[in-house]
Amino acid sequence: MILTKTTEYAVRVLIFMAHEERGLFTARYVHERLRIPYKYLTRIMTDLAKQGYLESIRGRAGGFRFQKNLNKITLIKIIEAVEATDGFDKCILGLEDCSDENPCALHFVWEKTKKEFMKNLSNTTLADLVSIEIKKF
Amino acid sequence: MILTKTTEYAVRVLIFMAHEERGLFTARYVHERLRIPYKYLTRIMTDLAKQGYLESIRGRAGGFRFQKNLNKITLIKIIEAVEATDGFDKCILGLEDCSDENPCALHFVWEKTKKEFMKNLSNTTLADLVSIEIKKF
DNA sequence: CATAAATACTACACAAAAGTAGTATTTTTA
DNA sequence: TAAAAATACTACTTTTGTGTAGTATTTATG
Ligand code: SF4
Ligand code: SF4
Repeated sequence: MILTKTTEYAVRVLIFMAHEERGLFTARYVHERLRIPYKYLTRIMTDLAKQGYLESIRGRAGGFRFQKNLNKITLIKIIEAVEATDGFDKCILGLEDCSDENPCALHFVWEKTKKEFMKNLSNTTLADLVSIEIKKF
Repeated sequence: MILTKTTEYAVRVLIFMAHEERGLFTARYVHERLRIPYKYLTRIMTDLAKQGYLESIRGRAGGFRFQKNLNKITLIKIIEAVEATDGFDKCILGLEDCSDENPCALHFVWEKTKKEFMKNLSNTTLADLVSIEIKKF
């Protein structure tokens, strides 16, 4: 859980692209490096392009590249762009009328962690992640 | 996300049972109070019984009750008991050979939050949750 | 002993996510 | 201008989680 496979792929692709200096990334190249199912991958990348994160160039010398600055793309934005479910702010129990005054039994166990998690996702941009030395994607 | 529906139900049922003083809980009663699909619920409760969390009494005056002390049942145990996936310790990206020395790009974003979350789930028992005043389950 | 009311079991139906297949379209290049 | 190589689109298949249906088994009680 935590993330759907689709979201996981999207995040991995973008982080990979952010790390590697390269003008254009073809889906085939990303597929070969990340071993994400090719057709599935193209759908995700096309989707990211439609949502303004990537620019897609069609035709023989085509491919994908970033459309926005890396420091403008936060993790939470990526997640929300591809996650099918209605917003990632979903709770551990999906109950109604939630607040500190009307909590479910898990509210105080979960709320703090959730806030921290969401804060991390909101504050971390792809630019932040580039500085980390990574050997796997 | 976060938890599957099945796990959510299991957690809600046990928290509900922990809060209400009552010798025996029939599945029908829990169903009426928590509006969890009846047949689905019986499967989950039967499952929890097989795994040693609940005791099941069959026959006309039957039902379920706790088999262990409430302070012996942690949230993480409940989750692991019913979650289909192989262990809830799953990561945000499901990569191989993970460590601080061989991290993926999200490792340092996720690891801290995850540890905190897991610690909460591991340390919180149903007994801890009983003390909280709850109006919804 | 028969009925009622509970859990236990098995098989199927439905829905959403994940993955696959085939084709259309665009653009470079020989 | 035709072939090659890329993205775009549409539809289908598979898998998994969720939910439903029907029946068997157990046990209290009239
Ligand atoms: S943890 Fe808080 S926000 Fe989530 S369902 Fe419970 S009360 Fe609502
Ligand atoms: S966050 Fe850490 S544990 Fe998770 S996949 Fe990345 S390296 Fe592995």
